[in-house]
Amino acid sequence: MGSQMSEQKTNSLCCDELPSRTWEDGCKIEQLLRDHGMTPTNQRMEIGRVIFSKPMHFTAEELHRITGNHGFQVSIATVYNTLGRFLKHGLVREVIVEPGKVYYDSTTTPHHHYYDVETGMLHDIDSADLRVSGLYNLPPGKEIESVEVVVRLRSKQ
Amino acid sequence: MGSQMSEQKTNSLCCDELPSRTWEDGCKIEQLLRDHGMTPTNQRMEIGRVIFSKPMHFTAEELHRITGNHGFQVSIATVYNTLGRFLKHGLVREVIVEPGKVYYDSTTTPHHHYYDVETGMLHDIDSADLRVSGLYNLPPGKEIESVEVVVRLRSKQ
DNA sequence: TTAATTGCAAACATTTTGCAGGTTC
DNA sequence: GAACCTGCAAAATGTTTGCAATTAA
Repeated sequence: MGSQMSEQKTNSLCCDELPSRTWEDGCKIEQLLRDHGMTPTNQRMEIGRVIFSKPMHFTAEELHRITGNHGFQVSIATVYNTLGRFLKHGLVREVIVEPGKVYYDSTTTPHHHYYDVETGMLHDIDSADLRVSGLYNLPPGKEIESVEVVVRLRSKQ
Repeated sequence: MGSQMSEQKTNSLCCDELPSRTWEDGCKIEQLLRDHGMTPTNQRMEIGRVIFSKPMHFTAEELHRITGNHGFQVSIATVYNTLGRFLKHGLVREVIVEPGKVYYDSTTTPHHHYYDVETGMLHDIDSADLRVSGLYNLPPGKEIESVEVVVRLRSKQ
């Protein structure tokens, strides 16, 4: 399969056909991008190396602040642009817990979140540790895209 | 107890001391506001009559659009201002499901939500119909403020 | 060489704020 | 009359977009 395919062309691999993403060392980011039909530019590789090195939660602004330390500047526009593409390809997840800002999560397997309302910190809750059960009395013709649980935490007293 | 107390003074009733809010007819909105230490102005009464007449989900912009039909104009600044106060007093809930906009919910008892990602519509899920269970391995010193489940829906196929 | 990408700056959408004038008690 | 509230307009915040210059293949 060609490596020059654009994202518009339908011969780029669909997410479902790809092996699920693992925590990559730097060298594999390039292949990860190519597998998803994205040109592996310096900026995308820089972002990928930062966010795919370990599970993390971050805003676009925070990511912008922590990238650029390995020789490649990344503008805030490119951070947004790249996160948008990564999101579309299932490489990151959005977590929406606070008005007016979007958190991203580099773990994409199903899980839930603790949100500390005082510090703004997010922590993962494994799906195995938190069960959601109930009668999903869905409107006709609809199906579930995702079930997201946010447990808001505050300090005792 | 005086009726002129300001919101800052501590002799206004705390939420916990108040009977839980019921679906009010117009006449009771004034008392509801007074009970929470808020001056019952025309604008607040107009907003209260609209959102406490039945359970509803709305954005500030939508609320601004549907108020003002009973003789009292409400500016968008006052809508935001009033929703902020109502939120602080537990008269409405925030529902955060979409980047860049806040939904408000005039039902404040614990419940969860279906969110139709295509139409942007929210629907309540009764707490009795959806059980969340698991080991809450909370960080020390923290307690749960709320558990919020959002079930995202899309059209089949 | 051609198509894709970057990054600046401007545009945008939503929400917050300062303050002069108006309302409530 | 004093305290509080409204609403305009401006500011703040977070995100998106248009486009010229740059980079990848």
